[in-house]
Amino acid sequence: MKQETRKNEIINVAAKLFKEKGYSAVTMRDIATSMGIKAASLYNHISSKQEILKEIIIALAEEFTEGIEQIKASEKSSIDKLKEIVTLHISITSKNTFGMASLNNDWMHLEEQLDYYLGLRAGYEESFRSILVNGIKNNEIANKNPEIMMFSMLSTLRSLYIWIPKKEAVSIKKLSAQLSDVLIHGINK
Amino acid sequence: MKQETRKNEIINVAAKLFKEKGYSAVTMRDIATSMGIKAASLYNHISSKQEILKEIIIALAEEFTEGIEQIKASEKSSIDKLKEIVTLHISITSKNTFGMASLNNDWMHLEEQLDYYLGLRAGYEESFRSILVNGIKNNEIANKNPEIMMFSMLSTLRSLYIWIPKKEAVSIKKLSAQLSDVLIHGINK
DNA sequence: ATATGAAACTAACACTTGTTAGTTTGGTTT
DNA sequence: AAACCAAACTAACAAGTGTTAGTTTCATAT
Repeated sequence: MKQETRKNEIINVAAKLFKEKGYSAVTMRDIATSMGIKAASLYNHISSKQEILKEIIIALAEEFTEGIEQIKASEKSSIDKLKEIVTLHISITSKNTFGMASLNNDWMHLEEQLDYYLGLRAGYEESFRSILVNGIKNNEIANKNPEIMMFSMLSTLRSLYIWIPKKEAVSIKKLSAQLSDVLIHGINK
Repeated sequence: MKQETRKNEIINVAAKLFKEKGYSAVTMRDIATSMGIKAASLYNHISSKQEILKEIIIALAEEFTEGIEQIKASEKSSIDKLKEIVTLHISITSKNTFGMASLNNDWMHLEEQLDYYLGLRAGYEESFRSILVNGIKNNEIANKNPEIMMFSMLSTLRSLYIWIPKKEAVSIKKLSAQLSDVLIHGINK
């Protein structure tokens, strides 16, 4: 099922270009040229430029949603749940840094699926928030403004797509441990 | 000097639109319509679409560069310097959340000034890094990977433009203190 | 009254955009 | 050999793009 179809090739090439210039600045001719074919030929495999964006973003958004639902439902401590979230982001991002750029920067160009996407995102943030708030209640997490904690962690995790490709083959495990440490314990001595 | 010229109005309106859809997706006709005039009339005040982007981004980038140079040269502790950086970002961002979106997302569409911008950004990051590394040397800052610490802090600070407008008139002072606390001491109990 | 100048306008341009229609190619199956 | 099919092609379209040229408007200064 997870075979490399021609359609998937197009989506991957497009995602790479979208990361460099953004969805709007990439033309169908750009994508075609990158594949060594003509723009019209793309339409044998995909129905529109929109569809390419949708395929990139929705798949990733659903992956995040499933991931956090599972973490939320698990029997771990709040801190361990947050560590799992860090691992989730690092894992998904390192498998698809190009797509993550679109997820972060081009979601507003979704049309049909914009509301669906926004719903997934709101749900994700709600789960994240509930993990934090529970942790505060249990005295596992510092009693600081949860919005600020969430904003700080999520900003960092959402920027991983910029940062991961610059590092030479970081081990997911090691990066995850180091980043969790910084996010959880801060930077002070 | 800092008068509200027609040119500045255009730049501000454009920045707002750029934040919503990105530079490439905004047309000169969009900008004109938002001002209640025709696209051709814009050219009485600006020379090109490019120029609008340049004015938005370069002014902000230079503001950050000046800010961090001053912090770096000051006589404060490393931790206090980092707190000042947090305040710098919050201060600049809350004055111009629209422009900050372009700085973060549309810099790659600079043409003439792309190299200049990249130089400013590299210099900024170098200053940030040196403050961190110095702090580690002085035993003021934890001996963790400075790249990861910088990445985490900068990611959060660079995302402020998304977050600040959602909060109802936060005091810069208060937000700065809370965010510094989270970034420096983390979230654990 | 006349001239000035900022700031709007109309009309048009050359080019690029996403997309469609119909056709050709070349390997695989019948 | 004939039929099939995925995947490429050429040619064209209607709409939208940034931008230019030349003109009009109208308040202010002479």
